[in-house]
Amino acid sequence: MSLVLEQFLPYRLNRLADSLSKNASQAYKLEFGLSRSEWRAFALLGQKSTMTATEIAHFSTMDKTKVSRALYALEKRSWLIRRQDDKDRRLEHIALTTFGQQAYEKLVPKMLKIETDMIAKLGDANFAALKQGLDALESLFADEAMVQISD
Amino acid sequence: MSLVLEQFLPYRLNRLADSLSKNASQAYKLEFGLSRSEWRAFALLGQKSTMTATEIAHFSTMDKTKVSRALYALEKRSWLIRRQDDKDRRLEHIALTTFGQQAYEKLVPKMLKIETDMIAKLGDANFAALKQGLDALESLFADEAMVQISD
DNA sequence: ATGTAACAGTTGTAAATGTAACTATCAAGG
DNA sequence: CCTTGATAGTTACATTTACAACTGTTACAT
Repeated sequence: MSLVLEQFLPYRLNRLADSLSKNASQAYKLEFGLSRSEWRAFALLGQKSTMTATEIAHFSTMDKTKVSRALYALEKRSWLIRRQDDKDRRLEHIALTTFGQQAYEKLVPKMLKIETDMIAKLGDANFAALKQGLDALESLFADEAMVQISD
Repeated sequence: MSLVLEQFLPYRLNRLADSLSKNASQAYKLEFGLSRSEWRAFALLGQKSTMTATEIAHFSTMDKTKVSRALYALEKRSWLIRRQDDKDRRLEHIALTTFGQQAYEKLVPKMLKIETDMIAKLGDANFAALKQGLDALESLFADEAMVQISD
Protein backbone atom coordinates (compact mmCIF):
# COMPACT_ATOMS: atom_id res chain seq x y z
CA MET A 1 0.00 0.00 0.00
CA SER A 2 2.54 2.56 1.04
CA LEU A 3 6.15 2.78 0.07
CA VAL A 4 8.86 3.45 2.62
CA LEU A 5 12.03 4.28 0.78
CA GLU A 6 14.33 3.20 3.59
CA GLN A 7 12.82 -0.27 3.38
CA PHE A 8 12.58 -0.50 -0.38
CA LEU A 9 14.84 -3.29 -1.51
CA PRO A 10 16.55 -1.66 -4.51
CA TYR A 11 17.23 1.44 -2.47
CA ARG A 12 18.61 -0.47 0.50
CA LEU A 13 20.87 -2.48 -1.72
CA ASN A 14 22.16 0.64 -3.43
CA ARG A 15 22.83 2.34 -0.17
CA LEU A 16 24.68 -0.62 1.23
CA ALA A 17 26.65 -1.23 -1.93
CA ASP A 18 27.74 2.37 -1.72
CA SER A 19 28.82 2.06 1.89
CA LEU A 20 30.76 -1.13 1.30
CA SER A 21 32.44 0.22 -1.78
CA LYS A 22 33.43 3.45 -0.13
CA ASN A 23 34.83 1.42 2.68
CA ALA A 24 36.74 -0.93 0.41
CA SER A 25 37.95 1.77 -1.94
CA GLN A 26 40.04 3.31 0.80
CA ALA A 27 42.72 0.74 0.13
CA TYR A 28 43.02 1.06 -3.62
CA LYS A 29 42.10 4.72 -3.88
CA LEU A 30 44.18 6.36 -1.21
CA GLU A 31 47.24 4.22 -1.50
CA PHE A 32 47.32 3.40 -5.20
CA GLY A 33 45.17 6.11 -6.71
CA LEU A 34 42.99 3.62 -8.55
CA SER A 35 39.42 4.38 -9.54
CA ARG A 36 36.70 1.82 -9.09
CA SER A 37 36.73 0.68 -12.71
CA GLU A 38 40.50 0.53 -12.72
CA TRP A 39 40.42 -1.58 -9.59
CA ARG A 40 37.95 -3.98 -11.13
CA ALA A 41 39.90 -4.51 -14.31
CA PHE A 42 43.08 -4.77 -12.31
CA ALA A 43 41.61 -7.32 -9.92
CA LEU A 44 40.47 -9.49 -12.81
CA LEU A 45 43.83 -9.34 -14.53
CA GLY A 46 45.57 -10.32 -11.34
CA GLN A 47 43.19 -13.18 -10.91
CA LYS A 48 43.08 -14.65 -14.41
CA SER A 49 46.51 -13.53 -15.65
CA THR A 50 45.53 -13.04 -19.30
CA MET A 51 42.30 -11.66 -20.68
CA THR A 52 40.91 -9.68 -23.56
CA ALA A 53 39.16 -6.38 -22.99
CA THR A 54 35.84 -7.95 -23.89
CA GLU A 55 36.32 -10.67 -21.32
CA ILE A 56 37.14 -8.08 -18.69
CA ALA A 57 34.00 -6.18 -19.61
CA HIS A 58 31.97 -9.35 -19.30
CA PHE A 59 33.31 -10.49 -15.95
CA SER A 60 33.31 -7.05 -14.40
CA THR A 61 29.88 -6.17 -15.81
CA MET A 62 31.27 -2.89 -17.02
CA ASP A 63 30.65 -1.24 -20.33
CA LYS A 64 33.42 -1.84 -22.83
CA THR A 65 34.18 1.86 -23.10
CA LYS A 66 34.66 2.01 -19.37
CA VAL A 67 36.98 -0.95 -19.60
CA SER A 68 38.86 0.61 -22.47
CA ARG A 69 39.55 3.71 -20.40
CA ALA A 70 40.45 1.77 -17.29
CA LEU A 71 42.93 -0.28 -19.28
CA TYR A 72 44.39 2.85 -20.79
CA ALA A 73 44.96 4.26 -17.30
CA LEU A 74 46.57 1.04 -16.10
CA GLU A 75 48.72 0.92 -19.20
CA LYS A 76 49.99 4.45 -18.53
CA ARG A 77 51.30 3.25 -15.18
CA SER A 78 53.02 0.35 -16.91
CA TRP A 79 50.92 -2.08 -14.95
CA LEU A 80 49.83 -4.03 -18.01
CA ILE A 81 50.90 -4.95 -21.49
CA ARG A 82 48.86 -5.79 -24.55
CA ARG A 83 49.76 -8.45 -27.04
CA GLN A 84 47.93 -8.76 -30.30
CA ASP A 85 46.50 -12.13 -31.15
CA ASP A 86 48.37 -13.88 -33.95
CA LYS A 87 45.32 -15.16 -35.75
CA ASP A 88 42.71 -12.52 -35.00
CA ARG A 89 44.23 -9.08 -35.04
CA ARG A 90 41.16 -7.53 -33.45
CA LEU A 91 41.99 -9.26 -30.21
CA GLU A 92 44.35 -8.02 -27.56
CA HIS A 93 45.62 -10.32 -24.86
CA ILE A 94 46.17 -8.23 -21.80
CA ALA A 95 48.32 -9.18 -18.85
CA LEU A 96 49.87 -7.51 -15.85
CA THR A 97 53.52 -6.56 -16.03
CA THR A 98 55.83 -7.68 -13.24
CA PHE A 99 55.38 -4.22 -11.91
CA GLY A 100 51.62 -4.60 -12.00
CA GLN A 101 51.81 -7.98 -10.34
CA GLN A 102 53.85 -6.57 -7.52
CA ALA A 103 51.22 -3.93 -6.92
CA TYR A 104 48.55 -6.60 -7.11
CA GLU A 105 50.24 -8.70 -4.49
CA LYS A 106 50.55 -5.71 -2.23
CA LEU A 107 46.96 -4.66 -2.68
CA VAL A 108 45.11 -7.97 -2.46
CA PRO A 109 45.85 -8.70 1.21
CA LYS A 110 44.54 -5.28 2.15
CA MET A 111 41.36 -5.77 0.19
CA LEU A 112 40.84 -9.20 1.71
CA LYS A 113 41.46 -7.86 5.18
CA ILE A 114 38.79 -5.24 4.71
CA GLU A 115 36.37 -7.96 3.72
CA THR A 116 37.25 -10.40 6.48
CA ASP A 117 37.10 -7.67 9.10
CA MET A 118 33.66 -6.77 7.93
CA ILE A 119 32.53 -10.37 7.93
CA ALA A 120 33.89 -10.80 11.43
CA LYS A 121 31.91 -7.81 12.61
CA LEU A 122 28.81 -9.23 10.99
CA GLY A 123 29.06 -12.53 12.79
CA ASP A 124 28.81 -15.99 11.30
CA ALA A 125 25.05 -16.33 11.37
CA ASN A 126 24.40 -12.97 9.77
CA PHE A 127 27.05 -13.55 7.16
CA ALA A 128 25.62 -16.93 6.30
CA ALA A 129 22.19 -15.35 5.96
CA LEU A 130 23.59 -12.57 3.81
CA LYS A 131 25.32 -15.03 1.55
CA GLN A 132 22.20 -17.09 1.14
CA GLY A 133 20.21 -13.98 0.28
CA LEU A 134 22.75 -12.68 -2.22
CA ASP A 135 23.12 -16.07 -3.86
CA ALA A 136 19.38 -16.26 -4.30
CA LEU A 137 19.20 -12.76 -5.74
CA GLU A 138 22.05 -13.46 -8.09
CA SER A 139 20.54 -16.62 -9.49
CA LEU A 140 17.33 -14.71 -9.93
CA PHE A 141 19.00 -12.15 -12.13
CA ALA A 142 21.15 -14.70 -13.89
CA ASP A 143 17.93 -16.41 -14.91
CA GLU A 144 16.46 -13.19 -16.19
CA ALA A 145 19.54 -12.52 -18.26
CA MET A 146 19.17 -15.92 -19.87
CA VAL A 147 15.56 -15.25 -20.64
CA GLN A 148 16.58 -12.06 -22.37
CA ILE A 149 19.25 -13.79 -24.39
CA SER A 150 16.90 -16.51 -25.54
CA ASP A 151 14.44 -13.92 -26.87
CA MET B 1 45.08 -15.61 0.08
CA SER B 2 43.61 -15.02 -3.34
CA LEU B 3 40.91 -12.64 -4.34
CA VAL B 4 38.07 -13.69 -6.62
CA LEU B 5 36.25 -10.59 -7.75
CA GLU B 6 32.97 -12.36 -8.42
CA GLN B 7 32.89 -13.42 -4.78
CA PHE B 8 34.17 -10.20 -3.29
CA LEU B 9 31.43 -8.76 -1.12
CA PRO B 10 31.56 -5.09 -2.14
CA TYR B 11 31.62 -6.08 -5.79
CA ARG B 12 28.73 -8.52 -5.46
CA LEU B 13 26.64 -5.95 -3.65
CA ASN B 14 27.36 -3.34 -6.28
CA ARG B 15 26.48 -5.68 -9.07
CA LEU B 16 23.23 -6.70 -7.45
CA ALA B 17 22.27 -3.16 -6.50
CA ASP B 18 22.75 -2.26 -10.12
CA SER B 19 20.58 -5.10 -11.34
CA LEU B 20 17.79 -4.35 -8.91
CA SER B 21 17.85 -0.66 -9.65
CA LYS B 22 17.82 -1.16 -13.37
CA ASN B 23 14.89 -3.44 -12.90
CA ALA B 24 13.00 -1.07 -10.66
CA SER B 25 13.81 2.03 -12.68
CA GLN B 26 11.79 0.71 -15.61
CA ALA B 27 8.65 1.95 -13.92
CA TYR B 28 9.70 5.48 -13.10
CA LYS B 29 12.05 6.00 -15.99
CA LEU B 30 10.13 4.76 -18.97
CA GLU B 31 6.69 5.89 -17.91
CA PHE B 32 7.45 9.06 -15.99
CA GLY B 33 10.87 10.05 -17.27
CA LEU B 34 12.28 10.35 -13.77
CA SER B 35 15.96 9.92 -13.04
CA ARG B 36 17.13 7.93 -10.04
CA SER B 37 17.78 10.96 -7.88
CA GLU B 38 14.47 12.49 -8.90
CA TRP B 39 12.71 9.28 -8.00
CA ARG B 40 14.33 9.20 -4.59
CA ALA B 41 13.43 12.74 -3.67
CA PHE B 42 9.96 12.21 -5.06
CA ALA B 43 9.45 9.01 -3.10
CA LEU B 44 10.47 10.71 0.12
CA LEU B 45 8.18 13.67 -0.49
CA GLY B 46 5.26 11.36 -1.16
CA GLN B 47 6.03 9.48 1.99
CA LYS B 48 6.64 12.29 4.46
CA SER B 49 4.52 15.01 2.81
CA THR B 50 6.72 17.94 3.86
CA MET B 51 10.48 18.10 4.05
CA THR B 52 13.38 20.45 3.64
CA ALA B 53 16.04 19.83 1.02
CA THR B 54 18.53 18.98 3.73
CA GLU B 55 16.20 16.37 5.19
CA ILE B 56 15.73 14.85 1.77
CA ALA B 57 19.48 14.72 1.32
CA HIS B 58 19.86 13.05 4.68
CA PHE B 59 17.20 10.39 4.22
CA SER B 60 18.10 9.64 0.64
CA THR B 61 21.84 9.66 1.34
CA MET B 62 22.37 11.91 -1.63
CA ASP B 63 24.62 14.91 -1.88
CA LYS B 64 22.75 18.15 -1.35
CA THR B 65 23.68 19.40 -4.81
CA LYS B 66 22.16 16.29 -6.30
CA VAL B 67 19.04 16.91 -4.26
CA SER B 68 18.96 20.54 -5.31
CA ARG B 69 18.99 19.57 -8.96
CA ALA B 70 16.47 16.80 -8.53
CA LEU B 71 14.10 19.20 -6.79
CA TYR B 72 14.57 21.72 -9.55
CA ALA B 73 13.57 19.10 -12.11
CA LEU B 74 10.51 18.10 -10.11
CA GLU B 75 9.57 21.71 -9.67
CA LYS B 76 9.71 22.29 -13.42
CA ARG B 77 7.06 19.60 -13.83
CA SER B 78 4.95 21.34 -11.19
CA TRP B 79 5.15 18.28 -9.01
CA LEU B 80 6.25 20.20 -5.95
CA ILE B 81 6.04 23.61 -4.31
CA ARG B 82 8.41 25.33 -1.95
CA ARG B 83 7.36 27.44 0.98
CA GLN B 84 9.82 29.53 2.87
CA ASP B 85 9.97 29.06 6.61
CA ASP B 86 8.54 32.01 8.53
CA LYS B 87 11.21 32.14 11.17
CA ASP B 88 14.28 30.86 9.37
CA ARG B 89 14.42 32.17 5.87
CA ARG B 90 17.15 29.75 4.90
CA LEU B 91 14.71 26.88 5.11
CA GLU B 92 12.34 25.73 2.42
CA HIS B 93 9.48 23.42 3.21
CA ILE B 94 8.88 21.32 0.18
CA ALA B 95 5.73 19.40 -0.59
CA LEU B 96 4.14 17.66 -3.53
CA THR B 97 1.44 19.49 -5.43
CA THR B 98 -1.87 17.75 -6.04
CA PHE B 99 -0.50 17.00 -9.45
CA GLY B 100 2.60 15.48 -7.93
CA GLN B 101 0.56 13.44 -5.50
CA GLN B 102 -1.50 12.02 -8.30
CA ALA B 103 1.65 10.90 -10.05
CA TYR B 104 2.92 9.47 -6.78
CA GLU B 105 -0.20 7.44 -6.27
CA LYS B 106 0.03 6.10 -9.78
CA LEU B 107 3.68 5.21 -9.47
CA VAL B 108 3.84 3.66 -6.01
CA PRO B 109 1.77 0.55 -6.75
CA LYS B 110 4.00 -0.20 -9.74
CA MET B 111 7.13 0.14 -7.68
CA LEU B 112 5.71 -2.04 -4.95
CA LYS B 113 4.64 -4.64 -7.47
CA ILE B 114 8.15 -4.85 -8.82
CA GLU B 115 9.42 -5.46 -5.32
CA THR B 116 6.80 -7.99 -4.30
CA ASP B 117 7.23 -9.90 -7.55
CA MET B 118 10.92 -10.10 -6.90
CA ILE B 119 10.41 -11.22 -3.33
CA ALA B 120 7.97 -13.86 -4.50
CA LYS B 121 10.53 -15.20 -6.95
CA LEU B 122 13.11 -15.27 -4.18
CA GLY B 123 10.96 -17.36 -1.90
CA ASP B 124 10.24 -16.76 1.76
CA ALA B 125 13.29 -18.43 3.22
CA ASN B 126 15.73 -16.66 0.94
CA PHE B 127 14.04 -13.34 1.46
CA ALA B 128 14.15 -13.75 5.22
CA ALA B 129 17.85 -14.57 4.98
CA LEU B 130 18.46 -11.58 2.75
CA LYS B 131 16.66 -9.29 5.13
CA GLN B 132 18.64 -10.59 8.08
CA GLY B 133 21.87 -10.09 6.21
CA LEU B 134 21.00 -6.57 5.05
CA ASP B 135 19.81 -5.56 8.50
CA ALA B 136 23.08 -6.74 9.97
CA LEU B 137 25.11 -4.90 7.35
CA GLU B 138 23.11 -1.74 7.85
CA SER B 139 23.55 -1.68 11.59
CA LEU B 140 27.23 -2.28 11.03
CA PHE B 141 27.56 0.84 8.94
CA ALA B 142 25.23 2.83 11.14
CA ASP B 143 27.60 2.06 13.99
CA GLU B 144 30.61 3.15 11.99
CA ALA B 145 28.95 6.42 11.12
CA MET B 146 28.39 7.06 14.81
CA VAL B 147 31.98 6.28 15.58
CA GLN B 148 33.04 8.80 12.97
CA ILE B 149 30.73 11.45 14.38
CA SER B 150 31.99 10.93 17.91
CA ASP B 151 35.58 11.42 16.81
C1' DA C 1 25.98 46.00 17.46
C1' DT C 2 29.35 43.48 15.42
C1' DG C 3 32.29 39.77 14.09
C1' DT C 4 32.71 34.89 13.50
C1' DA C 5 31.22 30.54 12.66
C1' DA C 6 27.65 27.53 11.16
C1' DC C 7 24.02 26.36 8.20
C1' DA C 8 20.50 26.01 3.84
C1' DG C 9 20.54 25.92 -0.66
C1' DT C 10 22.55 27.03 -5.42
C1' DT C 11 25.99 27.36 -9.00
C1' DG C 12 30.49 26.55 -11.52
C1' DT C 13 33.82 23.43 -13.07
C1' DA C 14 36.30 19.37 -13.85
C1' DA C 15 35.98 14.50 -13.98
C1' DA C 16 33.28 10.27 -14.87
C1' DT C 17 29.75 8.07 -17.43
C1' DG C 18 26.56 6.18 -21.13
C1' DT C 19 25.30 6.10 -25.85
C1' DA C 20 26.24 6.12 -30.41
C1' DA C 21 29.32 6.37 -33.96
C1' DC C 22 33.60 5.09 -35.70
C1' DT C 23 37.94 2.06 -37.39
C1' DA C 24 39.81 -2.11 -38.21
C1' DT C 25 39.34 -6.87 -38.68
C1' DC C 26 37.23 -11.29 -39.56
C1' DA C 27 33.90 -14.87 -41.38
C1' DA C 28 30.76 -16.72 -44.59
C1' DG C 29 27.97 -16.74 -48.80
C1' DG C 30 27.49 -15.81 -53.37
C1' DC D 1 37.25 -12.05 -55.02
C1' DC D 2 33.57 -9.06 -53.07
C1' DT D 3 29.71 -7.97 -50.32
C1' DT D 4 27.30 -8.23 -46.00
C1' DG D 5 27.10 -8.72 -41.23
C1' DA D 6 29.33 -9.43 -36.99
C1' DT D 7 33.00 -8.46 -33.61
C1' DA D 8 37.10 -5.96 -30.82
C1' DG D 9 38.34 -1.95 -29.32
C1' DT D 10 38.52 3.34 -29.41
C1' DT D 11 36.74 7.98 -29.75
C1' DA D 12 33.23 11.87 -29.62
C1' DC D 13 29.58 14.03 -27.54
C1' DA D 14 25.99 14.89 -24.33
C1' DT D 15 24.64 13.98 -19.66
C1' DT D 16 25.57 13.18 -14.84
C1' DT D 17 28.22 13.62 -11.02
C1' DA D 18 31.29 15.12 -7.28
C1' DC D 19 33.59 18.76 -5.04
C1' DA D 20 34.47 23.31 -4.01
C1' DA D 21 33.12 27.84 -3.93
C1' DC D 22 29.49 30.90 -3.50
C1' DT D 23 25.06 33.68 -1.53
C1' DG D 24 22.11 34.57 1.90
C1' DT D 25 20.69 33.85 6.58
C1' DT D 26 20.99 32.67 11.51
C1' DA D 27 23.14 32.06 16.10
C1' DC D 28 26.06 33.38 19.48
C1' DA D 29 29.98 35.33 21.83
C1' DT D 30 32.29 39.34 22.55
